[in-house]
Amino acid sequence: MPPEAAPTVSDLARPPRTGTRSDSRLPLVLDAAARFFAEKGFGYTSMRDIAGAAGMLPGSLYYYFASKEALLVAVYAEGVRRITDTVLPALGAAEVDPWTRLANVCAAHLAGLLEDGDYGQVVIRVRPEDAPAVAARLTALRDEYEAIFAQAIDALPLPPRTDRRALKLMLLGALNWSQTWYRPGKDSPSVLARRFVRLLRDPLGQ
Amino acid sequence: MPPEAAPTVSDLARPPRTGTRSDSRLPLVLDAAARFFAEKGFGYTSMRDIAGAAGMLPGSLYYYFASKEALLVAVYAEGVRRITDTVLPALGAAEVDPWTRLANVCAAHLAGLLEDGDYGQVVIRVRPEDAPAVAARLTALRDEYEAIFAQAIDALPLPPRTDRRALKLMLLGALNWSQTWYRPGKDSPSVLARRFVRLLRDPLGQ
DNA sequence: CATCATACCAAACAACTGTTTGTTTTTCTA
DNA sequence: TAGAAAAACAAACAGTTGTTTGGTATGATG
Repeated sequence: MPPEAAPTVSDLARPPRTGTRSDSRLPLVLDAAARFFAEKGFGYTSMRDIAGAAGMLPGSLYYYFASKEALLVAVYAEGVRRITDTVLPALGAAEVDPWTRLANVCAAHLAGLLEDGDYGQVVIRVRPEDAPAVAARLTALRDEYEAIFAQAIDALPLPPRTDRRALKLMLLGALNWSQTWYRPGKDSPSVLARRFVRLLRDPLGQ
Repeated sequence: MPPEAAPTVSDLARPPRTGTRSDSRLPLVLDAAARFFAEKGFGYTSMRDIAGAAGMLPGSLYYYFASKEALLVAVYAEGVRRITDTVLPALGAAEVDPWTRLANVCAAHLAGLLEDGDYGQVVIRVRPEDAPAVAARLTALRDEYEAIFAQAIDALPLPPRTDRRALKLMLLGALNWSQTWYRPGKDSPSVLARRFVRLLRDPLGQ
């Protein structure tokens, strides 16, 4: 067996990469799927919903994706990619101090999760177990991102014996759960992020 | 119209309270529903799943509940009741200092959410929007509990200008999200709770 | 013992689900 | 401009969904 490259989104599309036509409605399909998955969840979205929003028939989706779950992987992967692309610049800014950099990373995370469109929301909204056949791939994609996020925490100058893993779980949980209570128009993602980080940094005990 | 009492769980059951027989399988139904809702989610659970686990036929469930969503409300309300019952004692312990009391409340919250059975998990797992017809009631139930939780935070001696609402959202989010990564057998709920509260109380910045 | 609400069964309903199969139209390329 | 590949249609499949309807044992009650 020849060594294979890391699997990408297009591995799940059925026809090989060669020769794509310009009028393909694949982007429409992905956008529609992302919208429905983000708003209604994976299980509550039907292939007919997606096909209808993309202006085609349900069966036609199977030209691009072997199954509904394969379509989810594609959307999910794109979501991770977008959040990563939003967060990486904030993480790379080496000149700012670690705490404000963490705040910026959190702000970017929140933005990609709450405002930057549907793809990012899917990553938080959809539970891997909801698509058993591809659950492992989804989890791997999520872990891949969380490792990036963890870098912002590892860079913090913390007192010795601080549980950095717990700190990551706590912060990431607080951020992700915001999808439950966040309402657009109120506090912006960056405001929320700064507020959360400040609660961690400043001493609340006497 | 005569003034009505606040709606309770049994309002959703079809027959009036008068004359209940002792061999009713209603508890079995609720337990089975809670188990499936907690493990697979609301939308991924069928009435046949629940009926089968309770040893009856799907149609028979409609003797107790007018719809699948009404059944969810019953389970959800019971879940809120159980978590509340677990948390209230920890909240009422007036002798211990506010910070350890908060830790105890969080530990109770986590226990009711991760270990104390399925009812509690349903409250966190199921999103109100998944059952549109009863979404408002579910949200109201959840808010009712969160108000209790908030008392533990209001009692904290915090520096002036501390955003207590943000603190509540952050802590509750971190706790609730633990359903995603928690694995039984590792750190216990009370250990996790103490760890999270300590991260908030102790100064992490220099 | 007669009665009656309780608690369920049995069977079906229409609507919807993901998916397949064969065919047709459209676009790019040689 | 002929041919091939790409992109989609059209129609159906088998299974599952929540729910309804009419009937029937069963236990409590007078």
